[in-house]
Amino acid sequence: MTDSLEVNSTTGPCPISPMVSVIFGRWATEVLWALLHAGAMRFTELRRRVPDVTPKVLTQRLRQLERDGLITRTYHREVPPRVVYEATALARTLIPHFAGLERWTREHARDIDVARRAYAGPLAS
Amino acid sequence: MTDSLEVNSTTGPCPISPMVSVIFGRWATEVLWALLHAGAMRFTELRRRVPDVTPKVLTQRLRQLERDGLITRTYHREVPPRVVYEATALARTLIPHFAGLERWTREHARDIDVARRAYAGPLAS
DNA sequence: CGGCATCCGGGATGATACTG
DNA sequence: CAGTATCATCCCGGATGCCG
Repeated sequence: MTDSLEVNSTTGPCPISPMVSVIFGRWATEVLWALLHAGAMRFTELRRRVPDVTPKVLTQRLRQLERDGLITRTYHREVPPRVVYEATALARTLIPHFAGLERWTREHARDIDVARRAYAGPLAS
Repeated sequence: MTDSLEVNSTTGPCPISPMVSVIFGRWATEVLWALLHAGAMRFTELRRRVPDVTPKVLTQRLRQLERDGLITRTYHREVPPRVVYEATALARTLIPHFAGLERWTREHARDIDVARRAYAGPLAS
């Protein structure tokens, strides 16, 4: 058998790249992680749990995650107003994958760190 | 039991976010996917397999992946010159995780698409 | 007070053309 | 073949201000 058959089964562009921008876009993973592990919470608590994110960018990411069906936004018309964000069932299907990546990180983060220190090429930063 | 104990075990910032920028940064996933599934290849073939990436950005990403120990770069001093990129053993440990995300994408990509169409909020694009 | 919009600067990214 | 060089563009981040 030629290897072209093998190649044909993998020629398609990376099948997960469309989801990468949705799930692993900037701050998206941190927000999802917080909502999946600590449950529903308000905007301000989300800011506490996702340090260094500015309110503007956090709002942008929340809108995108809401649009993609990964979180819900519930507005409570009170004084003062209260907005609660919560992970959807769709987002919860990501939990085992996040857990797997957490394990990978624990096992290999050091390898990357070592490689980075040993690197002496043009990107040595 | 109070929920503060539960919270304590998850208060740390998202533990996978440092790796997300390395593995799921722009074009990184596509490049790793190509090298993991089709084996070592040259710069030009990588451009063919990762459509729409410009040579400048592809070079940047390859340098970063090399620095982080996920790929190797082998320069063959010939006429014409030949540079071969290959995934390392460290990168191969990602294969099951990529496979898991591929399955998740197959199972839930449609859900995201439906949510996106049904969304009528400020991000309706 | 909490959530969100606007203006601006900087770094990453993209398009196009050129070089060892 | 395997990248650079240059310029345009976009997204992120900081500061400020509005509005319920």
